[in-house]
Amino acid sequence: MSKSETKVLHALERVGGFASAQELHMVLKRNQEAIGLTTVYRALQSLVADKSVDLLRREDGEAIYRLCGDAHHHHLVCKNCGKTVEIEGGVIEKWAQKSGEEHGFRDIGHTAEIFGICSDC
Amino acid sequence: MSKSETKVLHALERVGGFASAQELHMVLKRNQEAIGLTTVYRALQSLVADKSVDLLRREDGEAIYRLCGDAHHHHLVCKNCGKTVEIEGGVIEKWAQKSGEEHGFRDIGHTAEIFGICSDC
DNA sequence: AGCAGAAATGGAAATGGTTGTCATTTTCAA
DNA sequence: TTGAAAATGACAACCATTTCCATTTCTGCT
Ligand SMILES: [Zn+2]
Ligand SMILES: [Zn+2]
Ligand SMILES: [Zn+2]
Ligand SMILES: [Zn+2]
Repeated sequence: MSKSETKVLHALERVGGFASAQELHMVLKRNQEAIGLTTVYRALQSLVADKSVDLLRREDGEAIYRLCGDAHHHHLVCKNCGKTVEIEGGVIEKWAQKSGEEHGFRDIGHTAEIFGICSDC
Repeated sequence: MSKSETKVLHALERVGGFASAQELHMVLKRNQEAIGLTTVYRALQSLVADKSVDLLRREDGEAIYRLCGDAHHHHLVCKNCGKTVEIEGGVIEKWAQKSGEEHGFRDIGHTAEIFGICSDC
């Protein structure tokens, strides 16, 4: 784990939910542990590759990142405040695999996210 | 329906699956009905607003579009050629609703797509 | 048909997130 | 210590998408 990856992990912890690379860069700046924006992107890349961080996309396509457990899971996200709950997706895994196989696809993957308004909002 | 929207719809019909704005622009060029790239983007915007066209994102965040029915459905998409099958998601609807309710969320929506390589690729 | 205003069009320039380049700095084992 | 390898970061390059704006096309009216 490089020094910059550690810093980015701290920023992700402080943020809690999903945040973009540039937002994380600003968080780090405010916290006297600034690192280069390029380095933030590089750190996020390897954290995602290590499956320490989840990557998904905002509606405009911008990448957002979140600190997550290693096990495969999905998210329930509040559209208002960003509060996020990790969700088990056993049903989804089967549905995706079965649907793909039925149509002769291979190397099957999937995405599935739930969004709504949480009880605090 | 403007002239350019009609042309883009034709291109989407010919393509069948998901394609990016730039790919559709090239398709139109090859077919002697070229229009400006800017106009392709504009046409796609209003077609998506009208819900005549579905929009999703490739892994790198690039937007891809497809002519779709109005009924709610999900997709099985070939990452290589864009070939697409519409998939019933009854299981998913229940999973999303139930998971959201269990955590006290309301106004619950979801996304779910399957990706893979089709038998022709 | 003739005309004015509105809408559509498209090329060029701007935008903005992300990645590539490369010189410099840091790390670390021998 | 010392030299190779990895990490870092400023800057430039990239590329999908949007904005700008001048020109063209459409539409309703006389
Ligand atoms: Zn909330
Ligand atoms: Zn899953
Ligand atoms: Zn295919
Ligand atoms: Zn559904």
